Amino acid sequence: MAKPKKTPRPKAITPKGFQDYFGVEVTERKTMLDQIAEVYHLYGFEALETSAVETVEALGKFLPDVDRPNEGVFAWQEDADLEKPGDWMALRYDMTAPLARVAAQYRNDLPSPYRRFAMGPVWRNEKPGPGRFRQFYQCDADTVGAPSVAADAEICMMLSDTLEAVGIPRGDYIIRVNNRKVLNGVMEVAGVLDPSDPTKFEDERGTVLRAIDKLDKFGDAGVRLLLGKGRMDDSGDFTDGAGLTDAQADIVMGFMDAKRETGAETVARLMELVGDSQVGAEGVAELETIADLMAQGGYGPDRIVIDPSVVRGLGYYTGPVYEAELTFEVKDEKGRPRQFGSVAGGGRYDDLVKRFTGQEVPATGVSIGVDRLLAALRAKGRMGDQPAGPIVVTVMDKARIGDYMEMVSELRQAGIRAEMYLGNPKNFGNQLKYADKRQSPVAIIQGDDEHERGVIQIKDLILGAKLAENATLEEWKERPSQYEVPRGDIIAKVREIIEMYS
RNA sequence: GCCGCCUUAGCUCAGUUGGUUAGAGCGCCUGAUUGUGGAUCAGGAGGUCCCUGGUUCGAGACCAGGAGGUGGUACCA
Repeated sequence: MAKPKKTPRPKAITPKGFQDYFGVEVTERKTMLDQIAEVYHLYGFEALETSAVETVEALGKFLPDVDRPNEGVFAWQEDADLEKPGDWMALRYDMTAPLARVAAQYRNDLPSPYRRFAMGPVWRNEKPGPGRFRQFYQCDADTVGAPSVAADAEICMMLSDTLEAVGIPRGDYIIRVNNRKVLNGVMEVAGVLDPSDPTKFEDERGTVLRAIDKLDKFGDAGVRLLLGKGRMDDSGDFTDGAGLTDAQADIVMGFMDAKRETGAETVARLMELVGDSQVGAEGVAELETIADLMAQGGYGPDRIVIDPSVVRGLGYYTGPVYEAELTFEVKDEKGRPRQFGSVAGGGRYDDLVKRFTGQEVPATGVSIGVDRLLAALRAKGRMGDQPAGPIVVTVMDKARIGDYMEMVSELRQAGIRAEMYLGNPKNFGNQLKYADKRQSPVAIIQGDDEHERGVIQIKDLILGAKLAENATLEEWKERPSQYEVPRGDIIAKVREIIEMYS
């Protein structure tokens, strides 16, 4: 007899970089999304939901000039095997590119400026890390077609309101604002930006940008190394620097150090630093306007500050940039302090829609990293309490399932979450173990003799667990946490116990 | 991508200079108790020692390559 061939069993695992969300994780996130949406809506933004998939062409940046444009995105080609292969498609990697597409596609019908918010998952095909996944939620609000920095100021204020709305008290976060034009002005002074030939020194500027972005990680000395020759990290890996001279590095470092007590003083200091640079002066003026608007709106430096060390990685930002950071300290499982870093960021990007229409369309917007925010709130202990499970009506007598279902219905109609035990009722102990695992506050028991006497047993599982910690076997068996009540009192007694714990 | 560390039961881990049948705690299952969660006691199930090759009389251990994980770093629209 031939042995049946062993087909290897499929492995039940979550794909790397992805996550499964259970119970509270889902409901907590939904609650947070609702809170954010409410603020966005209040500020006059309209909801927009676009497709999760875009053509690679519309997403831009990763054009199919290689076999698979899978660098960073999940992409595939329609009908790749056929003679006439179709378009390249990809899962969206952020909400901004789809917005640019929508703004271009519907530009004749949409109001201008167009203000919309969007929330949902985005996907990135990158190496996952701790707290970094390949699918995560973003929550964006953008104003398209508004050149005024009032639009930027408004977004910052809204970001502040939003963070407070989701439960981060004032003082536990700070929103820092800077302006790319100021940075460009400083780089002009430092001699790494030539206004007459913007492509010159492009690589160096990129390196400078990234170096500044790492100030909080490596400190002054580390950034200086990155501005100069380069930096060797702990593992012995060497990162090339921007190759600036000491004098040039001094100018850049001075810029990051330009933060003063008040916004006005910072602005004044920046004005000195940008010297004759025209774009620099423009940026400083914009920052000044933003600072004024904040002050007038009542958003003081306890919420929003001008901070020249904020640069926001690289990319398409052309004017004001902003970033929200949580300032409270959080310890990880091993008790080490953990940095949450920025939970939201954004800025002005004036060139994105231009890709589609050829017309300059100024836009500015913010993106909140919902998963990070949730993680922070959980770590802070403001979330993540296991909520109570349903009341479990146990099954003593299989023939009387109808009676048990009736109890369940009554409880449900009274607005109390309840269910009948649906597993194998043979072993009664297992029914209570199940109730335990479900975090049920109460179990209901009715066997034959209770039925005849018209009563039920109501077991307070929370009290029972507490008593069990110190009880002897005898005490435990006396069941002090169990009450016999008339069948008709089921709702009243259950409600009494639940309310005792809420 | 680059550098370091790690990989033994469901989980956390031990395993001596390379030596018989690879262990512990926790968890899980069964029973003490067919109408009661915890604790206790008794018993039980559970292993490709990450994979491939090499050295050796003999490898969980040593060597080489690979995979996976993890930490740092780089990139990040």
